[in-house]
Amino acid sequence: MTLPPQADSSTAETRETPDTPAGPTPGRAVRAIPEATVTRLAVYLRVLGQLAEGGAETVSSEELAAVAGVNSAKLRKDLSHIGSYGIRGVGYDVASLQHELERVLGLDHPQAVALVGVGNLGHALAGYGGFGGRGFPVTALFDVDPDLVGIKINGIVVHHVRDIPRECPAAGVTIGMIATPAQAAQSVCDQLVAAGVRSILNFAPTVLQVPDEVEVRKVDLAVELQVLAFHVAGRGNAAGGVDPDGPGMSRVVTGRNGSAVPLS
Amino acid sequence: MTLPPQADSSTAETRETPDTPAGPTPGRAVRAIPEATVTRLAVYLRVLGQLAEGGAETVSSEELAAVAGVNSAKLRKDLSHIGSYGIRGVGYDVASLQHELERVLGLDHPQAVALVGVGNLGHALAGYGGFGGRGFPVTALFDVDPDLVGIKINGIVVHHVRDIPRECPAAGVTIGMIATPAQAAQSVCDQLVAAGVRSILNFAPTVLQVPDEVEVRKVDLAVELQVLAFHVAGRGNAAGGVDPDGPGMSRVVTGRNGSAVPLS
DNA sequence: AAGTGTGAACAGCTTCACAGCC
DNA sequence: GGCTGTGAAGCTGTTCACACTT
Repeated sequence: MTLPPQADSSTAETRETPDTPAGPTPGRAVRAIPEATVTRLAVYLRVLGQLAEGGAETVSSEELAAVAGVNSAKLRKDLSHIGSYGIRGVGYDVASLQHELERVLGLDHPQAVALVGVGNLGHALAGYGGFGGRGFPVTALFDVDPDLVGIKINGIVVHHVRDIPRECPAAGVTIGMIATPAQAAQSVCDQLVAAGVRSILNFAPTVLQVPDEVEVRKVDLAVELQVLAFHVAGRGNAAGGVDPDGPGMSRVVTGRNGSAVPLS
Repeated sequence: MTLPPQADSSTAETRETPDTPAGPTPGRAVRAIPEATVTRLAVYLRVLGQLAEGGAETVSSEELAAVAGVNSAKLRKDLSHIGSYGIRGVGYDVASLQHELERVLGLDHPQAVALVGVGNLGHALAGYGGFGGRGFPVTALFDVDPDLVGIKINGIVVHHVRDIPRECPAAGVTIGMIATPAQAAQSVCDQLVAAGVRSILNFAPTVLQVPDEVEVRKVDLAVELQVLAFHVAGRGNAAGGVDPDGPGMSRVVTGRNGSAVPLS
């Protein structure tokens, strides 16, 4: 019964422009891109990068979809949300689609990222230079541990958490990552928000309370494993029936998030 | 154009018992729990643990939902999928609901987890003892780097990847985590599957091809950040309208996965 | 002939609102 | 009175299939 009530987040999970309670979209351009689509756009972008390296100039929705692990109808619908950049009878121009996706995702002017919590996982995240390839320089590190404050990781000094209000605005931080223990997460979150951070990636096993205009995404490894355990236990779909469409390979259940961190 | 085609995973994302193409569920008991619900059950379980520590004996759906960051109707429907364990007029018994969730998630007989790729992030994952609290002992570690093979992390020896066929069955591994560079991931995945692993948590930025009976969940940090960048860029919902339901706090967009890793 | 873009059907998940039980 | 469990309504996201373009 103790425990802080975590906000009645009725409005969660899936949502786009709530805009005015009534009104089918006042007067915008593209009409808002579905959340699920945005996540996949990031995947397509990664795949396009690989294709470009391989020297491809154009791709069909069929090919791109196959490599991205979705079906082609979904891919086409996803891309249709950002406009018509394909050529009928031909496919998509790899380079221009890449640019278009980068633009839509807001990667043209890159974001500065702050990471709070530099022990174990946090340290690994900080050490991984150039997230997923590029675009997200971790520019500020914070912790409370006196043994960690002051050291450099990947050339970046670890500041004390109390300096968030000074350092974050100075570095132009717009995205925060929280990799602290659960107890500290809410307090850290509040400080990031006060410092102007609009988006947070939360690795701590707690539900964060934030003002409406702040977006939180969470990565909870224990939950991931438990969901997998559920399927191992034979609940889920115990290997049961045949897949109506594909013959052999390819059942991927996957959350709804994106990618991964290469390292080693 | 090069690039291995990644399987036409038409059947992806959200899916339960496909069973026979026709037939509204042959003759099973609970009727299959929705994927989205399973993910949240894991969250409820975590929250119940906190409540139990705080000495609570019963919780109402309202309270539990508040702490878990969902609305109470959703929580009740979620719990209804696993049976009727609440008491009308009172709420849920914390301890018995905990046990029930553990049973449904298959945590009563715990799963052995293998981790492949022990550099940077992998090292952090291995070092984090007792995932999210409990239930998932990492019992086998693998890498190809001669400098890493043979060392111990948290008391566990790192084996060479080529020993997967021997070590995994020996340790009874049912869940694999892949934290290798992207190029190595598919090959590692194949070896895990050959060694009998049924569920995989993939941190490498690649879409994995697996047989139908194997489940893959992925965690892609670059994609998470890009989705956040999208919202920072003002696409998404720029802070626009008022939330029809809640007054102040609480817009959490969150992917659809679960928890986090405490550390530091 | 090949392949995109999209309306329309469909499926799954969420929210509502209330009947039923304590 | 309080609170659970659930049919029914509503919404979001997926899949189909085809008109349209090159």
